[in-house]
Formats: sequence, C-alpha cells, structure tokens
Amino acid sequence: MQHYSQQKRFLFAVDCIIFGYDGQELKLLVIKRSFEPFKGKWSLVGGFINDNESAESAAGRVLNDLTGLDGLYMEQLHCFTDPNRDSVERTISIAYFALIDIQKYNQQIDEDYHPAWFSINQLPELIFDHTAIVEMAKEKLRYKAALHPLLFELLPDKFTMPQLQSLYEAVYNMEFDKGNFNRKLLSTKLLDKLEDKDKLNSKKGAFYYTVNLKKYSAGFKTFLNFVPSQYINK
Amino acid sequence: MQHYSQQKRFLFAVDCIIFGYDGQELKLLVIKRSFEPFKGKWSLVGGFINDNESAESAAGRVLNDLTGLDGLYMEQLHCFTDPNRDSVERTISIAYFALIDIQKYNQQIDEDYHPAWFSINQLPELIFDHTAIVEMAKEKLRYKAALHPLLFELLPDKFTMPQLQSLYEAVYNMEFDKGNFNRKLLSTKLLDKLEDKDKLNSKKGAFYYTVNLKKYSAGFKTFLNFVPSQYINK
DNA sequence: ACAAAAGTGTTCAAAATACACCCATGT
DNA sequence: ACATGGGTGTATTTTGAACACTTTTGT
Repeated sequence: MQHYSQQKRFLFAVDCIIFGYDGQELKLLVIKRSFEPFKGKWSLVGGFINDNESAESAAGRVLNDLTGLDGLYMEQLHCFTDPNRDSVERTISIAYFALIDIQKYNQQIDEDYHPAWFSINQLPELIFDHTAIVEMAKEKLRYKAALHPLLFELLPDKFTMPQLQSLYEAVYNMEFDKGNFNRKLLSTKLLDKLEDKDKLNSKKGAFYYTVNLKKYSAGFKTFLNFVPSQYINK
Repeated sequence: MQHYSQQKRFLFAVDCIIFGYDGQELKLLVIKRSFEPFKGKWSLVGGFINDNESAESAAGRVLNDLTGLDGLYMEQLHCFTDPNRDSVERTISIAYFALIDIQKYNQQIDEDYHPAWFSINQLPELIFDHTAIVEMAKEKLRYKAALHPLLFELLPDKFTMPQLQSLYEAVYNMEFDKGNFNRKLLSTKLLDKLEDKDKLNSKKGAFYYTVNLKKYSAGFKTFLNFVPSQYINK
C-alpha cells in the first residue's frame, strides 16, 4: 500500500530563533536574506539540511556559521509544514530556538549576513511564516523559563542578581519583588556566589554569581515557579 | 549560495502515538506493519505526507483511517531526523501524540491493520526508533498532564471522580489522596457535576461529571500542579 | 449491622507574597 | 549626610498534604 518509491519528496530546512539580552530588552537576531527571491528582506537564520546530517546538527552548523559559537543552548521548537509556507517551493522547516550571550556574539559578528538585533517588541516584517514562528518561540521561551532555570543562558558567565532580575522582567514584561526573587533563585542551589562585585551599576555593588554547572545539568528539571502564577494564568 | 534547485529532497512521514485508558492501565495502540520491509512487525501508526497536505492533516488522516474518529486531541510531539532512523531510505518523521476514548475506538476497529492495544508498561519491540519515540511521548504526556487539564480526553464524556483519579494514578504510577484530588480538580471549575451516578463500581455510587467545554477551551492554559511536585522532581 | 467506597472536614506544614528595614558606598 | 540601589528579615496569606470522619447503600 505505501511503497517508499512512489512517495513525493520535499525540501527540508532549519530555521533558528536566536534570542539575546542586552541588559535592557529581549532581542532577536535576524539576517538579510542573501538570495532570491526576497533577497534583502529580513529573515530568520536558516539553511537547508544536507544528506547525512540530522536537523540538530544542521541547526548547530547554521548557528556556528553566523556567530562563530558552539555548544549554544538549543531546543527544537516545532516543525512547520504548511504546504504553502514557502512561496518558492514546498519546504518543511524545523525551527530551533537558541539562547546566546549577546556579548560573546558581538566579538564574532559575521557581516556577510548583515545580521541585526531587534527588540522582541518591535520586530520588522519577516519573510514567509517567520513572524508566526517567532511568536511561537516567544511563547515557548516564556513557558519554559517559568518552570526551568534556563534564562542564565542569555547572560555572561558572571552576573548579578539585579541583572538576572532585569532579564526576567524583560522576558515577562512585569516587575518582580527583589527579595522574593533572590530567595527563589537561590533556593535552587544552582548558583554559586563569587567574591567580587559589579560596581558599575550601583554604589554598593552587587555580588556576581555563576551557574554551578554540575548542579545545573542535574537540576535542570527542577520545576519551580519562577514566575508568579498570576502571570501565567493571564 | 543556497539555491533551492540544488538541494536534496527527502521523504516525510507522520507517526502517531495513540494513548488510551481501559480503566486499569494506560495503553498504546500499535499496528502490524503492512508492507515490506519489516512487514508484520509492530509499529506506530503512520503514513507518508502527501503533496498539498500539512503534517497535521496527514496525522489526522492516518488517525481517521485507523479509528474512524475525527477531532481527536492531537499534538505535535517532535520531529525525528536522524539520517539512519529508517533503514530503507532516509525519512523524516513528525510524531504526533493523540488521546482517545478507548470505548469510542472499539466500535470502529479497523482490522486491516491488525491493531492492538498494549499496556504502556509492557510494550512489544517496535520497528526503527519507535520505542524511543514512545518513550518521549510518555514523558511529554506526564509533563503536560501535570500542568494542564488534558487527561479528560482519555475518558468517556461522562466520568466519575474515582475514575479520573484512577486514570491519574495509572499515568503517574502513584497513588493520590482522594480528598485532595477531588478538591484540586474541582477547583479548576472545568467540571460540571451531573445528577446521575455510576452505581456499578460502588454501593454508594459516584456522581458523573462532564467537562465544561466552554471553560475548558478558555482554561486549558491553567497552570495547576495536578501532580505533587515530589513526583516531578523525581 | 456491617463492609466498602464516596465524599467532606480539620489540622498542620510549607510556600508564596508583601513590605519594612538595614547596609554599603559614591557623591 | 544623604541618596541610591543591594540585600535581609518578618508578618500574613495562600496553598498543599495528611488523615480522620461522615455518608450512602448493597449484602
């Protein structure tokens, strides 16, 4: 009934939703499409999947091409299959979202792609269904980060509690009580307090923390409500 | 640089992880593969994606072919892309998990596929990477059902609280306190109490409930810990 | 009358929240 | 010395877990 040989074959691509945080806002990295059609239009970073390459490694390759970075936090978001989503030819796209430290990126910028960071709240028009893809990625990021400690991935190796709090505030567009925020994050035991302080952003200075990688990988599944439930239930 | 015409095209399939509940155990519906190679081996229900058909509609078609049912609860699980996952030819598979009322299914059984229900704890050997796919589906079901009211989909339109509790107990392999379970589920306001009772399973009889569909679709995002956190954190 | 399962109530502990207060330091 | 933001303490409320108790009904 279902013979392989009789079946239709389709193009297969990955698209990456790359999030960053500049200390103020949650940002998305997009590029100018380098080929026709829609050359010069804003687009997610993506590429076709090669023979003998899984989608994960294709996404890793695409991310590395653009940023020079390896081992980024990356997660499969969704597979987009609408037959008309790509107006050139039917292309099935697996979307991955990635979290990167925006500082590390800046040193390795690859200008061939004419990449640009946009605030997540003021995105330009994107080609195809990329706007909808980004929308889903934002939702998933918020969902996941409410339950699992993952926003660290957007910060430098060393960060302060006030920085981390600002990041959460940017992601959720709401304010957090600093006392409760501190306690909640420290209760995960995932953070190690360092001896030095960041003195740039305040007179008193705020202690730096790092993620304890051992505990992090073990405790990633911790199911903490990082975000007050009032937010999640609208 | 990336011209569509030079790219490789691939086979695309959907595979469905179909969960049911017989009152005792969580079950999985599998079929005997009807074509070579591996004809006669146990396999998830699946099929190739046709031209002009999204993966969602392909999965819906496959489910309907097997069960005769429409509008089942269905959700994209993950896209499996390992180049060697299908030993015949590289095939990308988009997995969907579906929840069905096992009673409704029984009336429409399609014997062409030689389908069979297996307890989720005693699965037979499955072809390709289907065992891993099912493993992921189980995990996701548990994850999601811990946060969202969705296991209703496995029960008949009318069900009792003790039935619902047994279902949760089967899914999580643990016992729940009936008092706390009742209160928690009723606090969602998603259930309407009916006037009649199920008198088969107890002398006193247990009231039937139905899902209030209006509130259900609105309140699906409710983020309740249906399952004690001790379970989730292992 | 009693067993069995449904359903309710009560207590205790843990958590989330709100908010007041103290601390360190550059100006 | 005082303004600023970092950090801690505490009272109150809400939620969760455990378990005892009452209800209904078939035998």
